[in-house]
Amino acid sequence: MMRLWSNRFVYRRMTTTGRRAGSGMNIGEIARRAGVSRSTVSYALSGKRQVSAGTRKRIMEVIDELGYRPNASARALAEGRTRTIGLVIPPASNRLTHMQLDFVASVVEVAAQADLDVLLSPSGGDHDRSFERLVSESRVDGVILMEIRIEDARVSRLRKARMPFVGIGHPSQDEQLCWVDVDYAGLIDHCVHHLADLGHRHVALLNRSPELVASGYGPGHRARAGFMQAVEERGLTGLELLCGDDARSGQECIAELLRSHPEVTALATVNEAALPGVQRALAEADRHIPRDFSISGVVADQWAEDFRPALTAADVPAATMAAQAMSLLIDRIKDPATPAQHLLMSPPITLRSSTAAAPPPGSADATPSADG
Amino acid sequence: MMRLWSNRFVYRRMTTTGRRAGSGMNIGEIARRAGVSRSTVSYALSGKRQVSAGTRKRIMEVIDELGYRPNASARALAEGRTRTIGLVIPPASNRLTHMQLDFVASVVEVAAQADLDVLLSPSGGDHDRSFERLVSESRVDGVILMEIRIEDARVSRLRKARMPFVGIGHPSQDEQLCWVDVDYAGLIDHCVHHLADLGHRHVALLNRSPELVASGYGPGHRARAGFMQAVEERGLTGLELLCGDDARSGQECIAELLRSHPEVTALATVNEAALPGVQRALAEADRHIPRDFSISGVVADQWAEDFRPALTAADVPAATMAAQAMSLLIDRIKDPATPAQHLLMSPPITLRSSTAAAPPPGSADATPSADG
DNA sequence: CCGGTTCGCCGAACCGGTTCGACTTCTCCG
DNA sequence: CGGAGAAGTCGAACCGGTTCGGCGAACCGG
Repeated sequence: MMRLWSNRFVYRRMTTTGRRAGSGMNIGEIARRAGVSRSTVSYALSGKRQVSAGTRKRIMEVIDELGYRPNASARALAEGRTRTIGLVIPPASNRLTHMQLDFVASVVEVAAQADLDVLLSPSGGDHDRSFERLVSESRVDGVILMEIRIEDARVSRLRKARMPFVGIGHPSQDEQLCWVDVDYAGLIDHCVHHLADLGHRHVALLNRSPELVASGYGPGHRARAGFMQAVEERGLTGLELLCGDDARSGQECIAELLRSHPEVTALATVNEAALPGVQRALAEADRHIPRDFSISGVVADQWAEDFRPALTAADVPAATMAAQAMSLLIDRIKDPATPAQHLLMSPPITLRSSTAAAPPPGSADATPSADG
Repeated sequence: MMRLWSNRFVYRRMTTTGRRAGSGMNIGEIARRAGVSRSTVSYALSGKRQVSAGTRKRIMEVIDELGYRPNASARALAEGRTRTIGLVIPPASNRLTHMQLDFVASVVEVAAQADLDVLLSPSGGDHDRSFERLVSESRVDGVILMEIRIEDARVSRLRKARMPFVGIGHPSQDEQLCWVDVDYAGLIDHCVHHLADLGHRHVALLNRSPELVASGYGPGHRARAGFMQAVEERGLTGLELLCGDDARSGQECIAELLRSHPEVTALATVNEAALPGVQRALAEADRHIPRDFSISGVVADQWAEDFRPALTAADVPAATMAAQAMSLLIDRIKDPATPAQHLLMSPPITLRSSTAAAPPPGSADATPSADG
């Protein structure tokens, strides 16, 4: 069991001939060239202790000359934080909606302003390894979790790992969860009231796909709830359409609606991707917007403006939501004990040109009769 | 100058009561509980040296029990690589096209399969700090650079930092650069030949926005080149339209085209985002697709299928491109001396329903006369 | 029974930063 | 002139991994 230690220095590696040759550009090299110690360079850069003006100037000159930037991994290891946040997005297979894309872009933008990097992780589907790496290998300081389901395994996983996070969307009832969401229920309710005010008595809700809603997708459920509430309050006849997230499904869905329920004169939608199809179906049935048929809903502003005629709709404020979520997250990273906050955003409905007074009773029935 | 060393052990920090309490979950803790040294745990995990079956089993049991995962920053520091790649995207202000989005999603997907993480960095615009962090702080092992311009400062920056990277798109002539691109010139040439074969004599190219093309945007320039070549080869009359990347611009652009050049009966497009507008403008002018007007071009397959009628077009194979780019990048990370490769992808043109034989001469002129 | 190999494990150096205690020097004040 | 206090710097420990040289024991053939 005895070991011979007399030769220990013989085997000591020389500092100057490390394992990797590397670029030799590290804080030690800067220190050497500036004739100070490594800690002094660190303090000159961070300002956490005073460094004399002369010394600082010398150090900065060396740094500028060599274009030195501290190594992110080493810094993360020492500081215990990565200056990176994780953005968990729905898997690419389920095509992202424009609203979601706006949101991703905004998060990256806002993060860049706060000098944070963003690590992207698709989750759901089969590749949860990426998500697992994020939470358990300390790759990020916090996480923004998109598209939270009513029951969501990832939420409990993040909690177990004590990883600060903010959700986009919110599960059923969970006071401790910190989230930002769009008030789909309130907005759709508002839209339907607007349509009722214009005299529409038979309205439809264009919801997301059957699978999505069945899997507990919050916006789908809440849009439905808001719709039902408003329909009941105003004594309307309401009809819900579950429609795939693409133009073709939209076209089929609306064509079917016009055929089977010609009395419907107005639509509230939360399904942006279906809109081009909605337009085609109405055009083919010779229903003019907004003269014969009104459309309103919750839509990314770009789509609302691109539609012809421009949509009267609640524009989802993706950039604001991203900024809010990031701000909440940064708070929770600083102090994990920060009480959970819930931000339910309720953007105003912008009046554009897709809604008008309901056509006089009977006229709607007459038009599509050519089709039947 | 003399220092008192007799007390050095008095001030030595105890290992068990470190600066941060932390979760105490590190390789040392695993080693302690399994009754082995840290290096043995490391080898048991990496398999880089043999570890006896019994020891390995004991270690793995402890690891599973505690749910241990090695710290990414520490590993990155020690290994000299981050297992992360950077994806440099155009700034969010310039809205991403569907093709680009498909590409981003595919990159994330492919990276996840290779157990790599993806760090997102918007560049261009004012926030180049993010890009700078990426290249100079060793945050990533390699970079995929989207939307390379004919002259691109980021390319030289990456080169100076000796950071392996692969471009999507390619600058004018640069043999050392490694890239993957779509053969816009060849594809548009092919499209125009197809239209010419159908008897069209007056064709237009729907290019991207004037600003984008002016700023040296490769696809714009190459689409133009391919268009001009084919027009010349077939003795056609060609017209180029520079059109903003949105439906409204598309509508205005095509409306103007139909008014001023009613003899044009076919369009080749590289501007997906304008397509809904193209459709509206043609419908308003009572030009039926494909009876009165043919459309072809380079379009993400989803858009091609969503269009009515479905577009005869070259579907950009975003997923394949992403996989190729990633594979190239991984090669260059492994061995930076790998010779640069250039992959010019030329997907087949899928025949759908938006192209047909040119209308007989004269009929095209007659239709829009009602408008004038 | 002995020298050489192989196997399995350990201790220490190292990656490149940050942070803390302590030392030297300089200044100010009684 | 001496002691207190502040300013500026340094050395070393530390973050949590990986990797390398080396050692003891078991195993081998002659």
